[in-house]
Amino acid sequence: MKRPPKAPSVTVSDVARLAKVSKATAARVLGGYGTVSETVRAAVLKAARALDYRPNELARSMTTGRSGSIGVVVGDIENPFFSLAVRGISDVARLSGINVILANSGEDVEAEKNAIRVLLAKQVDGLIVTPAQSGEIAHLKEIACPLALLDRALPELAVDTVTVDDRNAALRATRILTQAGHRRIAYVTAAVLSGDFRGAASRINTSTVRERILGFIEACREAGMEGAERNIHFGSGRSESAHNLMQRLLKSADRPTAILASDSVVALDLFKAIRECGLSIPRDMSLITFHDADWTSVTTPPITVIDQPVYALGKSVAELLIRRLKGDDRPPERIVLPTTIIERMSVGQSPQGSKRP
Amino acid sequence: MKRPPKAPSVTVSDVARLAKVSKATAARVLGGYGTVSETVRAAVLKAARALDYRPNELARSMTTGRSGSIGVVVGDIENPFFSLAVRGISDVARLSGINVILANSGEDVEAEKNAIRVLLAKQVDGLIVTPAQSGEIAHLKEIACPLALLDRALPELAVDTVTVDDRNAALRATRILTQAGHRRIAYVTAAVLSGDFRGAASRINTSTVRERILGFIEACREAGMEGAERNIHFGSGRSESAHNLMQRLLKSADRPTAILASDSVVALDLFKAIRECGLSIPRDMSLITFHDADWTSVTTPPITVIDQPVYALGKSVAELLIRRLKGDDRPPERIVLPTTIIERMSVGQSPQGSKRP
DNA sequence: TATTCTTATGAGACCGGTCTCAAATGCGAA
DNA sequence: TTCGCATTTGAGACCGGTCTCATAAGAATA
Repeated sequence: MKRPPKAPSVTVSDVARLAKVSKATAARVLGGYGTVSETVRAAVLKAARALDYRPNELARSMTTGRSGSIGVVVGDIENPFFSLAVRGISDVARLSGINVILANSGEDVEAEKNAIRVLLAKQVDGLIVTPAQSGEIAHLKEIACPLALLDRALPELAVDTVTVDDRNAALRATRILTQAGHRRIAYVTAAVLSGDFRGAASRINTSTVRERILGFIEACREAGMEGAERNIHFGSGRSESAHNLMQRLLKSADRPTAILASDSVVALDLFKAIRECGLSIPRDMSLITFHDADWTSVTTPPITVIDQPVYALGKSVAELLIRRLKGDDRPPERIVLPTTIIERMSVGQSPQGSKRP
Repeated sequence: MKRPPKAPSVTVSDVARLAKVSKATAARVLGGYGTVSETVRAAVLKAARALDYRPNELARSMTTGRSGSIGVVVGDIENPFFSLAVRGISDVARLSGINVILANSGEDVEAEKNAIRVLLAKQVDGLIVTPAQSGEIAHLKEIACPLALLDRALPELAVDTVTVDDRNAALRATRILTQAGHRRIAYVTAAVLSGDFRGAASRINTSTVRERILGFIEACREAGMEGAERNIHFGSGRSESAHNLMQRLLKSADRPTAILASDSVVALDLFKAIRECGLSIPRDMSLITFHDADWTSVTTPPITVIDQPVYALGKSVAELLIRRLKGDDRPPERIVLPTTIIERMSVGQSPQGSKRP
């Protein structure tokens, strides 16, 4: 590999030489610390301008120990949920003069571990992570710098956490469905299950998903539906396409009349699949999804959604983390942001006499 | 400010001491360079493991001069166009073990300058920028490290550039409209104009926008429509809401029968505004937009779009830049990716006898 | 066995900043 | 006039790596 443009960058020493002062003095004015007389300050500044001096942030970080950047590990930036959250984080970070190094985990623990390792090696001052698996958190526990969790809580990890009231949200959303008479409701998520589900929600590794499912099951019980666990479908869009899932659902013995989708990406696939199967929303199938994605209001019919304050979610974790960076040592905070349900037109009365095909 | 967790990190010297070798030798095995005997290597590795040594990437970067990360400055990550492109960039970067530091410019030149300054101070090895203004590029010219342009070309800047065939895309899209009989077509973009437009496309500071407008005007001319310039509307969603614009358009003397939208965010606003004004697509108003955003296929009617290979756009710039980082010194490449038009149901025949209200 | 060539190791400079500490300077007070 | 104190300044160590260069040990050649 060729030695690329060995940019002979201007250093503090160069400036000092031109300004005829010591390196220490030049560094003082350039770095904005210590005390320097006005005359000397002006001279140094002039020399710096003449030489077009640019500080080397890396060298600075090396001695100070702080890099002025935080690392953010999310599942997938392409998912509008995350890109909006990242936007919230960035906005807050920028205000504090901190910048953000982004990494995708693709919801894979190994990739997550790796990303964290790299970020840590880069000496980020703090880390915001959306943990892919709540089962494997050893790598999170041993993180030495401030850590904050986004969207997913980890009971065993006492760190600042910002989530939404997933359980309650799912509960309320499911109630809307049960109150409309639905008795066969499917819950569909992209999350994959490591191991067997068998209805033991505790086995679910993503806190967000677990909480939602708990809420879902609770609402089902309220409505007198037992065995709602069987109607929970994992890995949509990953291990199985939404279209396949849809066809499987339609052929099944307890063909659902309503679906609760765990995120807007899954919901969009489901929406398309429902159409492709020749079904109509909400006549043949009701649909509610998490995340008020932009498209949900323009479909026919528009979709009833659980509106999560995604931007605020990002903003809050960033604020929490930055406060921590500034030396705050209060006990970890767990903020739970409220969701609201935006009722649109995708929920209909359960078709009363619907017989199995 | 308190001195936060002064994590007394394990250094090469520590490992060397435990392994009873010199710092240089330990550094050789830990850094993976030079030649070391198997016995010593094993001893050092063992010591490193015992101490849980983690390399300090910053210190490494300092001496090597390369930081192993690239900076990406985009207009707005929240726009699905950019988040998809960033995804393409990240994927390629990860494969090369390079990571990405992201910055938002919010399409503001000053913010862009600032972001670049910060990124450069962090010693990024290369930069990918979506320049906000083609008028102000002095700050781009003086960048010392490899630079690549994403989505927007700058004729005066001889650097690797990846764009799409905006002009031709707009031309073809507009033709679809003119061939459907439309003679009053509006072009709507979120880009803001610094100064006065007066039909001089050369005054437009964003190459992408300029090229598209050129294509638009050309197609209008072909169809015998002069003065198409008057139907170009800037700053939608920024200086004026889409709803207001819509109402203004409907009241205007040459009330348009079709709209070409410059990006999917604008298009979504327009779509909603059209509905709110009680109009129907495509009966009262035809609509085509740039970017095959996910929602465009699920609306009623689904929207005809200009499909840009966004992911490939990001992938290509990243590849170009990384090649550059590896020492490639071929003359700058300007890649223009082809677009395709996906015709859906949002274009109708122009209402023949439509009279002005 | 003496000589040359490899290969493995150690000593220490270096990257570009920060920061400690001591010396130099200037000023008011005694 | 002299002393003491506050303020500026300079010298140099340091951060945690990389890397050059010299040396030591071992292998190959003569």
